[in-house]
Amino acid sequence: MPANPQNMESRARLSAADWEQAALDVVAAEGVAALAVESLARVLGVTKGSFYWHFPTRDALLKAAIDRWERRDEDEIISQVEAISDPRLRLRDLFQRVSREVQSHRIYAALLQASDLPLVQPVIERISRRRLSLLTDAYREAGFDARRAAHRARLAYTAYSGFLQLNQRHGMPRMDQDEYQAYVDHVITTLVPD
Amino acid sequence: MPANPQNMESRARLSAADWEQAALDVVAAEGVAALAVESLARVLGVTKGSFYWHFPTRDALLKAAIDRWERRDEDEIISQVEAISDPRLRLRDLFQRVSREVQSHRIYAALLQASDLPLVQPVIERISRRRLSLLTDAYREAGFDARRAAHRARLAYTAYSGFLQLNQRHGMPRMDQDEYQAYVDHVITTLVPD
DNA sequence: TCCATACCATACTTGCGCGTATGGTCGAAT
DNA sequence: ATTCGACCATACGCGCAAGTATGGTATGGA
Repeated sequence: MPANPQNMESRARLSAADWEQAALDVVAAEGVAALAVESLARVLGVTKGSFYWHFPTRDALLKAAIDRWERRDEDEIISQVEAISDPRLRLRDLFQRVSREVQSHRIYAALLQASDLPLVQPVIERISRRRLSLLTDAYREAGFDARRAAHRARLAYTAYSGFLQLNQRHGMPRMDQDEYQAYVDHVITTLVPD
Repeated sequence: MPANPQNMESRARLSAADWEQAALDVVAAEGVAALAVESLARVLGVTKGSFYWHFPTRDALLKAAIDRWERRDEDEIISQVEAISDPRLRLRDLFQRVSREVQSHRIYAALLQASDLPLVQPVIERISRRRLSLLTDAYREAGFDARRAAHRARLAYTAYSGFLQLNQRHGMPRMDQDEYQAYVDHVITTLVPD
């Protein structure tokens, strides 16, 4: 038995998971439209012939990659949210945490941009519902009635995705680190009750 | 001299402006990616041969169409804003007005989705800066200091574009008319000082 | 009347990226 | 040692949309 072939660096043989991870990297860096099998094969040091052994089609890869990301993402979010019982503290922590992991939200931003593709549209819808109900629940626990909780959650979530979108490729004036943190604080004091 | 050939309905000969307007319709309805010269020619009842007389390339059409929209849009915004002197009333009116003209923001939403194209990226940046400084000025006039005004403006603007994005193709649970108006009211009371 | 110009049709070429067909290689199990 | 199957290379076909080449038609002015 070979010594842990999964961790051999730059090994010749690839698995489907390798392709999915590489696909996610491309999506995060250049968007969904930039995901092409030949260029991806070049990145991995192989050719198309390899790809079409692992996946029947390009869309199959994209779907598998997104599913992988969605599972990972959901697990992280859930575990983070379970931690804090006080809803107001939970909301503040959520905002702060999200604000620091901009890197990890690049894929979601890319998917948002490609939400007209029939493959990603249901994904966006699922994620939006989940995150929205997450926020809505927190606001309800914080004392908002159902209506206002839903509205405030929607406002917070649209501000989040709008921020992602406009910061994608310098769509907005850039902020330095201090300015950014000050902005996050402003958002929290504006959208989270004391 | 012919009797006003500009207004002859379904006249055979087209002008560049006709192509630009038709292009804007397509972009508003199906997005930037759906803008193709052959399909557009079919819509106008002609063929490619006509198109390449008016424009050297597809991107040239897209750019001309966007420029046309940008000029029109800017004029409307400016004239609307000049009207109301009280900054708080102006902000409320702005939010209400924008909320009612979702139709007219379809093109901006489409451009946001295509903001990775080098042709539209500078447009998004220009528009963002203009609208952001518009909001920032209003908040400053309303008594915010420079820092908080910039932050609140950014929050409002990202909420706006995030809303556009997530409502594009049912990325979010739909609202009926009353619910929508209630949401707008909530946004106003949350983001505009009394 | 006749021509020049503006506008349009038809028939190509071209490039790109997906997918297919087919054969090759390397490791592991018999 | 042979064989089998997982993995990969090479070469090709194909569809789509952009762009080109070239010729045709209509209209206003000389």
